[in-house]
Amino acid sequence: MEHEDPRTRILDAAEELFYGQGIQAVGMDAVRAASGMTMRRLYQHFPSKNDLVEAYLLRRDGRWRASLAVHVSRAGGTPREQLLSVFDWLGLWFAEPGFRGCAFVNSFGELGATTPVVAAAARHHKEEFGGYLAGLAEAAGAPPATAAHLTLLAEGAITTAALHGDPTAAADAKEAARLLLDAALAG
Amino acid sequence: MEHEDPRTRILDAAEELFYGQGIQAVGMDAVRAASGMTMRRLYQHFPSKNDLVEAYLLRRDGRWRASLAVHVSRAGGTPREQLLSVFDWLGLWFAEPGFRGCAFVNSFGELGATTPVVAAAARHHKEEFGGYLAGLAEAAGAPPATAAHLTLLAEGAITTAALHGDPTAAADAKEAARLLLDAALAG
DNA sequence: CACCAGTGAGAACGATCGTTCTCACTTCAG
DNA sequence: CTGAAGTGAGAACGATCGTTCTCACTGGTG
Repeated sequence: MEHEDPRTRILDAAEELFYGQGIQAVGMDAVRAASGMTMRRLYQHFPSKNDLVEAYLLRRDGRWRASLAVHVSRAGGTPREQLLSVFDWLGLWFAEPGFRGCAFVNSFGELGATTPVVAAAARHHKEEFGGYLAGLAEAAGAPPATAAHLTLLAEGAITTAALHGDPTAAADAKEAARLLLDAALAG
Repeated sequence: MEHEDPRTRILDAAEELFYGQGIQAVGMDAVRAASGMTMRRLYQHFPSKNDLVEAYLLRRDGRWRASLAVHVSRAGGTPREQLLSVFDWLGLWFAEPGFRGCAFVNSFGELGATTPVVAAAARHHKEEFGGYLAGLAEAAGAPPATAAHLTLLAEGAITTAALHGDPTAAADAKEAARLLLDAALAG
């Protein structure tokens, strides 16, 4: 993997470090070492740490949502089953080694108050996720309020799984989602 | 308020700064200035920043849960109404000026990976909160699974309200909680 | 060959942080 | 009064960070 695009190598190293340890806890020299770059080349690609942080968040947002969409579309079945498969995907994510919650929630808590770009990236990520769930819910014939409820469940599952280091939050959230969908589609 | 206990003055200043800006973003000199102390006196009461952070989290945990318990107990009514009043209290909290999400989730994302004391405080806070909801749910005749579902809703509402700066997440969560309770108590 | 543009490796710089030290001053005991 | 003990105010210290600079070297061009 050493012949990859330098930008990709830097972002891979930055993502692992930033996500795993927090952004402020990781110095540029650690990113340089982990990516096998020199300082000069690192700063050629990302003129400041802020630029690197922004690129890290943007790339992760795209990849995270694309991975979710792939899983849901492959789940097939009815729209209702697709909607519920979101929580299966969350369960897979929670069980990944090194899972440490939502990168956007974490970076928002750390830098949201002082770095507008981080706050905006976090908001954008959550809005896109909520909008995606709303689309799935509409296809399943559920009202918008139900979509909001499922979004809260997913959000709570992410935080709970991160804090407890326990992926069962995904199954709990899925069960609650099923009950809410039943109630919404029956009424 | 200048004649208050020095320890309280320091913790008040530290809490406002740490919660509002993040822990790493706030230097000890800022805490000193905001509390009207000298460096010497600040370090007399808290020998290191780690000690101050730990005390900040412990005190906030106690006050947060006590405030919730007072609100719920004053809500009176049936156990079911008490359980739902948790979400009313969340709505009040979300609307407070300077609300920026859960201090424990924020500090966990920032320091949880590198500072065990912070990770433990965050876990303890969430466990206590989940246990409290479980007790209310049991009194209301709801099964433990329902308590877990409501905990996820509350957790999700906190994160969502913080990111969007919009307190309506509490009302959404309350509505979902009502539906889940209805389903659980009917079955 | 001479020359130049760019690189690798890492030192250097200025700022900031957590923490400790200095020192003039006060207070009180004898 | 003399001296011991403690304080306020802030400078100082050592570490670390983000960022830039140095310098010897390489590869290609005339």
